[in-house]
Amino acid sequence: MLTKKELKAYCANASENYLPHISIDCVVFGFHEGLMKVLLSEMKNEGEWYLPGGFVLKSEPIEMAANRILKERTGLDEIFLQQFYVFGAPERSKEHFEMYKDMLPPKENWFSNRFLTIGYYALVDFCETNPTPDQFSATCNWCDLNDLPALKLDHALILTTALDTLRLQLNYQPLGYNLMPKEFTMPELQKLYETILDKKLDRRNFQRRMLAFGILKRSEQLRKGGAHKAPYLYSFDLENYEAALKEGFKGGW
Amino acid sequence: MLTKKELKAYCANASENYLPHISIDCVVFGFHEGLMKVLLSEMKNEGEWYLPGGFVLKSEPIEMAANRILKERTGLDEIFLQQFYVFGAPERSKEHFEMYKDMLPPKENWFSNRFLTIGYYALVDFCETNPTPDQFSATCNWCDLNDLPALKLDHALILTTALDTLRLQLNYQPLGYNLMPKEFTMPELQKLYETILDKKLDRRNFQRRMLAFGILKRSEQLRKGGAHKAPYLYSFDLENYEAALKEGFKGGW
DNA sequence: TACAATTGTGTCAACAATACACTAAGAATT
DNA sequence: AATTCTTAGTGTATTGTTGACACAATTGTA
Repeated sequence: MLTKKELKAYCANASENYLPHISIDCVVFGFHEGLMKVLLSEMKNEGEWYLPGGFVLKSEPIEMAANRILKERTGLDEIFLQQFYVFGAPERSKEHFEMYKDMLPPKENWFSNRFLTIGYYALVDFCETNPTPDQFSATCNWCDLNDLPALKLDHALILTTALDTLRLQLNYQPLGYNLMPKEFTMPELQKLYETILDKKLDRRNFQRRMLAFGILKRSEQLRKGGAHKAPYLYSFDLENYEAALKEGFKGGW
Repeated sequence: MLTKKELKAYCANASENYLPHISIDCVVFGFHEGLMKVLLSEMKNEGEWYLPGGFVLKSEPIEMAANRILKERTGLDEIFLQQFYVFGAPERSKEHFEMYKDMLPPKENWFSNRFLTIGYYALVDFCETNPTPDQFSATCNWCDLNDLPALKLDHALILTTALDTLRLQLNYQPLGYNLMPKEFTMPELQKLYETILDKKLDRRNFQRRMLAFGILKRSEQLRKGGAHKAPYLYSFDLENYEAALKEGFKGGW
């Protein structure tokens, strides 16, 4: 929690520079050791978890605002980012205001306003990410998607909606370029799909279908060092991948 | 175009009641005589066409705002409405402001603000709709989707994005309940799909697939009076239809 | 009564998805 | 070095779905 002085400075600055009533919240997905991860901030008040978010500068495109916010939280540029929904219930941000309402009168208090929040989801390479807390947070950390803390405000809804959108997306678009490292094996990619869909897929059928999409290039190298037969390394054929992103696939999983 | 007095009153009222910086624009689709239609408003300045839109009351859910706006423009309640994107380029509403900038100083001028607009698309029964212009418009009318006038601001982009979303939706959700009258023939429904997708479909395969979805009920009655063999009348099985909306279909067209 | 237009229904071939089996390679164990 | 365990690579038979197409039935019109 901020001190009164900090809060006052923050609110003055916010009112000066940001569009009122509008916020951005980001659901940042990563994938590591077979688990889906989401980036969460824990407030300085212990036990309060939020999605990373922020506000839109008065003459900044919203897409750029989302990128800026994510750059601050992850250190990454050129993130795969997708707007997916606006959450606009009138009381959705009230709980947040309650926290600060005794410290500043509503008129000066940025958080006394109603906020519509624009939801973006991001797909990032877990290993490249450098999670960094903001001014309000004690920590910014990866959490397992299937072992999440309770989230404040409507952030659980935002997260669920993002996940639903991601799963739907899987049915007509390629996915993985932004979540996987440069090179990966077919079983690793399969694990990603299985994790997102939360179900087992057949190894052989997965491979056949994935290759049929024509978005993978097989390296002649193998991943050595594993305890068993060395699998081939693959990478995405970026040209075909981009084309497939635009065109879309046919069937679903 | 409004008089200075009217504008002043409008702006005072808007600032008092609406959330600043946020607007809603609606793409209302209808289907009539084999053609897709879109509802457009022509401003009192001749030749200026816009999508119907409006603003969000200070403590109104955004969904409710969209419904309210559409009720005013169409007379319809309980419309199928879907949020699809937020358009947030900083200069997107500048052109609109230019029109009024000489009549009121920026400080009092509601339209001098930057607006993010939340895009909704609606599917309505053409014959049930009663298009009604707003205060700024001379007319509110159906236009053929393939014979549109030039639209102001970024409304052409908004319309295109809505159409793309609609086409995508067709791949994993049932569609038609909101666009067709209660009873219709299979060829009529096919025409709707062909019009949205802008391509011919095979009559026999369309019927097979449509029936396989299990969302149609065939009436024992026929549509008499046509010049040829009388086709069966169908209606949607609302229970299965709703279920399919939630569940989603498999393949695409 | 023949004809044109349109609807209802059926079939076959091509393709895609599913289930499943076998072989190969690396590492640890005997 | 042979055996075994585990995981990876490839193939095939079966089933289901989609696309192309043909024919019979109904209605108004020439």
